[in-house]
Amino acid sequence: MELTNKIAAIPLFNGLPLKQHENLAAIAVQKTFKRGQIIFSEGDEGIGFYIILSGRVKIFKLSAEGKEQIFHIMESEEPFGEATVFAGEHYPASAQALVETKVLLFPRQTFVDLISKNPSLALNMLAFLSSRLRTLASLVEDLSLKEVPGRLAAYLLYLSDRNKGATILELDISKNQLASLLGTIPETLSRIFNRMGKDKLIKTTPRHIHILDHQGIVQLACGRKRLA
Amino acid sequence: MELTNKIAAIPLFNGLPLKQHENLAAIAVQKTFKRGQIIFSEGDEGIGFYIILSGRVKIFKLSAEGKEQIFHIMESEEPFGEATVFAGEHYPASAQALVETKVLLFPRQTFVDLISKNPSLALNMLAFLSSRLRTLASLVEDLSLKEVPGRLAAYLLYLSDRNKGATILELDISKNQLASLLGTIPETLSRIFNRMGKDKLIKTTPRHIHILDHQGIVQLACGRKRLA
DNA sequence: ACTTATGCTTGACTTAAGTCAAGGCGCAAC
DNA sequence: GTTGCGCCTTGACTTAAGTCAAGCATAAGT
Repeated sequence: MELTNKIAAIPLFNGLPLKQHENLAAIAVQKTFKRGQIIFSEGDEGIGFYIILSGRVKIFKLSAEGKEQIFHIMESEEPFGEATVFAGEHYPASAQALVETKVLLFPRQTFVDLISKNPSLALNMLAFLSSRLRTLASLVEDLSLKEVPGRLAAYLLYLSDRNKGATILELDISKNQLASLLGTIPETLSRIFNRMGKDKLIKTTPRHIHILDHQGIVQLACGRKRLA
Repeated sequence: MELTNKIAAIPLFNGLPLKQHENLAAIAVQKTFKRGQIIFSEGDEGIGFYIILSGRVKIFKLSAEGKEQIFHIMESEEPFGEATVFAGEHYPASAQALVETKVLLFPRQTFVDLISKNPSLALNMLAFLSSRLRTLASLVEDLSLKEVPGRLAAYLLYLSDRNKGATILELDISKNQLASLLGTIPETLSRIFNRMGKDKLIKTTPRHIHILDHQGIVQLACGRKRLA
């Protein structure tokens, strides 16, 4: 059946026996969210966790004054809302569909039952939570120990890596969103793009960023160099 | 045997059959670290994870210029270095004993073997990683969305909560360490203590902090109020 | 007791980044 | 088309927090 095949393709469920893929398909609930729709809000009761089938979702928190910090932007086959399954009653952050998005929802208790009978699923989940922990730790590091130019440089390197070391990068999120992801505001981000251009580290065209001095960007990201 | 009893008392191992406590005791390695000693450094190969038997450990990262961000300060029965067991080859941060500290080291592969045979251990570990994830998310929130006074206020509330709502708090870490934990520097922290005193929110004596206006501190922590 | 650290505070100054306000560009809708 | 609306940029200004430097107090070592 089609759903079972989709589930079999999800990295989190890698290496599970067919039988388990069928069990997962049996408890999963398909949902669709429109562009801009809130999937859950910080503080909502945690009903389960999600896996993206198609589309794009951002996980974020808002400050009292309305400033937004994006934690992750996730795409196909990535899970979110997972921490609430195993600890805590409420979602610690909000999730919003950035485009039309299809997800699978795995209800909390049924998923816990399943996992407690499947050590390899448990190990996959442990690996996933661990790598999520690393991502968050590096976000803390960036926010606390680097200035905005360093964070942007690190993000450009991440993009470049993700595209097999490409030197021409396409921004897949708006610069406003990127500012939120880097823990700053659009005005500051814009000025820093500008300065990086003047320093001949990058060249920006409307929708692309051309990396001119990869080594220089590495140094900026590690705090071994500053913009003029 | 004594070690088995100690292990049985560790929350992470709650609810496991006696047999498993014995298995854990069999693979655990006891180690002792002196005050100030580095347990592992960021980038070191991950040999396993630790549980504190006695003492105190800080988990931190350093910036290129030497600024420190403390992620956690951990005490008896708390695990650390756990993310590396399930994902990644190297420790993402450093660990240092703040006082003479005894730990148990669980070597990576043996622990993974054990966990893959024990769903309830796996679930305990999942719950622990999830709550660690929440802690980190709230650190990100604090760093990115709150100013230093708000972070300090949140920390004071955390201390007060931990002591059953006490209004007289004893600082169990130095103010320098507290500054690192809040993502700032001692000078700034000192000035903010000062301002909170002037606003009659707290009264500080050399080693204690007296909470005068709990409600005011809550508002400060939520960004609904600012210091004069 | 004297000296040396160490931790903490204070003051004067600098700076990164945020706020506020205005304007331009590009795209979609009417 | 042209109108309008996000998205992005720019300039002038403010501000939170960091840097540098000095001073003091407590605790520790000889």
